[in-house]
Amino acid sequence: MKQSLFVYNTLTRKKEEFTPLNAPHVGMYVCGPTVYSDVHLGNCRTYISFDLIFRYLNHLGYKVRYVRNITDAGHLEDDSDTGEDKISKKAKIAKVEPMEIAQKYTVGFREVLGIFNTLPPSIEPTATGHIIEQIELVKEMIANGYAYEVDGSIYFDVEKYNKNFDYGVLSGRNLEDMLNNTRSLGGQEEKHGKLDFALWIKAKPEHLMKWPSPWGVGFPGWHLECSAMSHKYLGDQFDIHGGGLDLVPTHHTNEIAQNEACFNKTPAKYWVHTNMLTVNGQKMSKSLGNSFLPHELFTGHNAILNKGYSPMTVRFFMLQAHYRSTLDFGNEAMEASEKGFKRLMNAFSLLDGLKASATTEAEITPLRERCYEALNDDFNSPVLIAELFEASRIINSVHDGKMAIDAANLQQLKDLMNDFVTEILGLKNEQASTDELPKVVDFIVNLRNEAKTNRDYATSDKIRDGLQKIGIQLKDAKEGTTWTKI
RNA sequence: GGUCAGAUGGCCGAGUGGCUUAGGCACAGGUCUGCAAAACCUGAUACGGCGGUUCGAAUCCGCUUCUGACCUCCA
Repeated sequence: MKQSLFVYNTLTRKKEEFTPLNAPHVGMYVCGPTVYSDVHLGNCRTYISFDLIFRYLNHLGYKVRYVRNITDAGHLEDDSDTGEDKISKKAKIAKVEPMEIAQKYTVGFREVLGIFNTLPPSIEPTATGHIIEQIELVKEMIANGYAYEVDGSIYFDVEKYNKNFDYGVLSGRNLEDMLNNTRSLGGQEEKHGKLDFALWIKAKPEHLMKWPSPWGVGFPGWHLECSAMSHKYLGDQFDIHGGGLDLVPTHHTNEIAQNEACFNKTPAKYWVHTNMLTVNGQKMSKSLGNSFLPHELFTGHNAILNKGYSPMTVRFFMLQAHYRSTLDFGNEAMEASEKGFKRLMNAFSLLDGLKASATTEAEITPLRERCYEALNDDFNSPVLIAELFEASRIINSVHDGKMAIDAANLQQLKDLMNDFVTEILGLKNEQASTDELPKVVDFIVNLRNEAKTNRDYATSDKIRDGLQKIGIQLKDAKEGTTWTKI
């Protein structure tokens, strides 16, 4: 019935058939945010993409354990031993407890993702909650000979690791190139090799976030928390490991090295990476200053924006591009998505009022097949959406009495829209109307119809134009007048 | 500089060795309508450049130009 799912694996640079290690269970780990500032729209794109993947795997009947971490410690400013914990740094500036910073941005992160209608992960573990597990991994790496101590800090020996493993498996680079092309950074005198990275960093006395360890008081390096938490909750090996494309060369490369060095096993079978959101062709990032926050997008309060766009419009906009392509943000594109999304939602809302006929001119089964085909081809949401516009066309035609559909196909059509629009794409109608509004509008529409019957078009047009200005659009049809919020 | 991606019609954005076209938005014509809107139907505009492979390439290969990402924190 359903064809098999193919997933693009960064490890092999090919689309591969998805076969879980322990079906029907699927383990998926996605690198979450470092909570030291607000999430911007580019971050959101990644989590919306994985939300689609999570939702589709669930739809297929898999029992998915979706782990997405919160990095609330250990994220270095740079990879030298003078590096400072990002959370800790921000806390000093703001004169608050580090955990206050982490809490603030964790709450903000969840709030924003909720607004985008993403499902919460199964487990959302924090780095600070897994210091012991991280220390255990460091011990293991030292015992296995892949890590060394220098004055209370522990580093990972990349060149030694590369003798037994392939450090560049994921990025496709070889060690020699990396060694030749890495820019030399300051403050690295403690490291044996220029690619070596910190696993545990000795804390200076004034450092705020620190924990005791066998090597003295310190804090964990970035990368380590993901190895510790993915291992704890998903085991030596799990199905999917995901994150933004920019994590491939450093974070995920080091994560794989840590896991291999500890357990002699590659952690994940499929590595899935989402592409960047760009603005005028450039990656949206905090350092470039071209990022903007979700609430700025909703309200339109940002110099790049002509106006605000609703959360579901933004979600729809993102799903209209494939997750592995860069997506360029622009006002024109957003306005196009806004209209397209309304078109889809309008069709969706007509669904319940459709009348079945004895015969049918619409066959829904092949349409459903094509929807599955789209998603099975590496979660191709843009193609799926194209099919859903075909479904919309059918709905509109049936509604206009231009096409007949029988009861069986009508039910299939309803199921199709529910499954793919609501459940899998996670889109919902935002035309939240209060209880009174429909009654009020209906009342006014009746008044207008009286005027129309009396051929008092001046009055009827005045009513229609007035409502239009308020944001309610009337549509006259043979069966009567309908209305939508614009 | 090194490594890796990508260049598709007015815009966004899929796809692909030939089959009938992605799709959305915008545009033009039509149906419907008191007029409009919506909806439906029809239409136009395309695959960066130069070579090569092939019966046939926008799709494969080579070169070239441009853009971006990573190599430093980044989803």
